[in-house]
Amino acid sequence: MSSARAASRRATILEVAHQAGVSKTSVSRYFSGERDRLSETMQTRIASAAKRLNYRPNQMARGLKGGHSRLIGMLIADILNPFSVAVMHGVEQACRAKGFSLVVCNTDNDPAQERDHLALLAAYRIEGLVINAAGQPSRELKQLAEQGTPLVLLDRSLGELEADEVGLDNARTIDMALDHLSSKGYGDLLYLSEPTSQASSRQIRLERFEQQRELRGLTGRALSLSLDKEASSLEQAISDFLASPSQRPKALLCGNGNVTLAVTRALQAKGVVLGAIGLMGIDELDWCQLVTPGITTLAQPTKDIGRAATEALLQRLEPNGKAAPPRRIHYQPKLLARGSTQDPPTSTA
Amino acid sequence: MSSARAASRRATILEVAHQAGVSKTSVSRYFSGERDRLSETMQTRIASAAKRLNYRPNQMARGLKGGHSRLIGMLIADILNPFSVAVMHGVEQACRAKGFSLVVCNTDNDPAQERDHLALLAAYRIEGLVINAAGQPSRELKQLAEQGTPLVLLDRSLGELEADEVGLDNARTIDMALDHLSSKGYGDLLYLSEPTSQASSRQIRLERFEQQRELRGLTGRALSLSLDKEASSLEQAISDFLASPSQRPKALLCGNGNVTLAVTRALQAKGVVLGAIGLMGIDELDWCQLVTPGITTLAQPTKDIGRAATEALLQRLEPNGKAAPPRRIHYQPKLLARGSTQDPPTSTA
DNA sequence: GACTACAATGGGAACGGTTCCATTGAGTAG
DNA sequence: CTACTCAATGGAACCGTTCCCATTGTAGTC
Repeated sequence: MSSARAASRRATILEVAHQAGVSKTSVSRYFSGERDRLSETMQTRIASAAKRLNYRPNQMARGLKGGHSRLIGMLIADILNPFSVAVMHGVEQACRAKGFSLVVCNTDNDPAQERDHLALLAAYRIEGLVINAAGQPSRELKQLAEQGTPLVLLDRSLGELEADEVGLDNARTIDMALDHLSSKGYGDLLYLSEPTSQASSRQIRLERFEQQRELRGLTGRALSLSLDKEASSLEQAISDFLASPSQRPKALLCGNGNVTLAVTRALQAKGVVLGAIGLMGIDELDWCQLVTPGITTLAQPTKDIGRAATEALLQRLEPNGKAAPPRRIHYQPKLLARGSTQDPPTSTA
Repeated sequence: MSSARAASRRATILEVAHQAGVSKTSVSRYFSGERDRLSETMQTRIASAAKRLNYRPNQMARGLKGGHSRLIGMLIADILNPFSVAVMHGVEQACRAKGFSLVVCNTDNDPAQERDHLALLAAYRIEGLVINAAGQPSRELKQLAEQGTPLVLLDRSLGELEADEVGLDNARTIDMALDHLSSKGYGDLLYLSEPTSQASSRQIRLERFEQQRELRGLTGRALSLSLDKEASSLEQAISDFLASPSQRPKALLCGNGNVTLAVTRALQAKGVVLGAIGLMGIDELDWCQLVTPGITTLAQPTKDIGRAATEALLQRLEPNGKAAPPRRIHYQPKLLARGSTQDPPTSTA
């Protein structure tokens, strides 16, 4: 009977200590990386008792006493976005390598969910937070920051809040896109973005596009719209663009992967052939090479970004880490030129 | 000075109690859903003190005493697989709706990582586990099960272990695929799967395919191979299939989304036009409608699966839940017929 | 041989909650 | 008026750790 009960519940440190005939302090030492302070005998006795009882230290109790939960939180605006998942993958691997666990929270771009999740993460006393959401910093987020929880922002900046930032070099990315499109002969451009209010990087890209487009003497415009609600307005925008008079080849530039998907769908629905119009996207996706004649993209180094974010975070957790000034890490995208920007209709002259 | 310190650390229940001039028992009651046992006065006093101190109960401490962490674990074999993410999304939403949080662990199909993650989840005393990995149940998993942690398996079964199962009706899925392909006139089929050793559902699909193919008098074969390491062997298999003599139209059937992606790439690399050969996949992906002429798929109801898994799990957590016999919930896929199975070359006779 | 230094170990007080049980006081039935 | 019930509240033990502070024993120093 007692063995049946024992099997149904995790053993405690006290039970192990008892089994091994030592004090719980010693068992605690054994499991907290202080094994070298214990004699050989003691180590083997504890090891065998622990194995026999199938003991694992209770992380809750540990966190309670020591004040560190070994938990990192991550806030993701849209988990269905492959880019976010790829970055998350990187973050998770890096965390695990350092002995931390990652709690992922998806907000579906909903501020209410974001607040809920933040409250939750706070309740678990996470030691750091990677953020890929948050248009406006919520009260919860500010509190978390005030309490000294290190923050890393992915591809956004949150003015007032002190936090490290990791992401793409957005200005350079737009420049690269324009360089590429110009060099291929496209001179009339439409930039399409998801709502800029939700992410500062979108804002930067859009502004940079407008500024550079003008500077380079290219025609066209930039547009920000919500994909969910305005599928028809996207089609309308594309139609207008295609119909607008211009003697230079037209191309569409998509601000992120979601836009690329929506635009590709819209073009297909319209029966527009890729190549008849140029198409280029920021964010590489599985299928960009598969849609004939291949969609040109600027790929983000997702794994690097994830790793860098985690490293920045964990450095803050080290003894003198908090003091350092905020880091800004910006990566260059990689151009993957494909057929969709290859042959502007009128450029063969 | 003291206020500065106060801001940098979370308030405790004792501080709130002190501020409000009540006992910590009352504060505890207030935050544990026993507000109706407190007088109006008390409630407002606690509320204001808590707000002033910005108090949130420490979930670690809660879990320690009460024994429930309010944490659900999820083991995912491959987080980069959109299907897994979609299901995870469903699981997470359902958890949150019931007041649980989800800790997601990605194993990258690596048994070692799986064991690590399981140890970790055990350390946090998760109350339930959703599993989308595990070819063979590891020792850690068995222990978790023995200790009474409810398990839900997604699309796999783990013989010896008692657990609920949620997933696709695999046999029916294969039948639907064969029905569709036959009805379109395809009579020579190649079924491609990822290694069946890693998931029982793959095993079932593959066996069912072979059995039904023969039963229906169709020619062809089924093949199981690893996508990572054997990209070339995939191409070889396809080449062989295409080269094999047959007077009936040929079609490829892909066992899951990863295979569909790899196969589509391989076909493109070979310069094979979709339509010259039939193509059909299990799992719907963003881009299946975009690759001309559109790839026919059998879509899984990912959201339903996620929700069902969570519900099964949480029911086990209820007072009498553990006793119920294991559930088996199987969903029907949805056929999305597209151009890739539309016009077998020789069927126009 | 007495004293110090140090390595090896154990005892017990936190950590921040929950929960059982006691206490108080007001209302109510006899 | 007394006894009893019940609602409202508080005291204190406990959950499973960590960690500070003894305590012991042994070796090294003069």
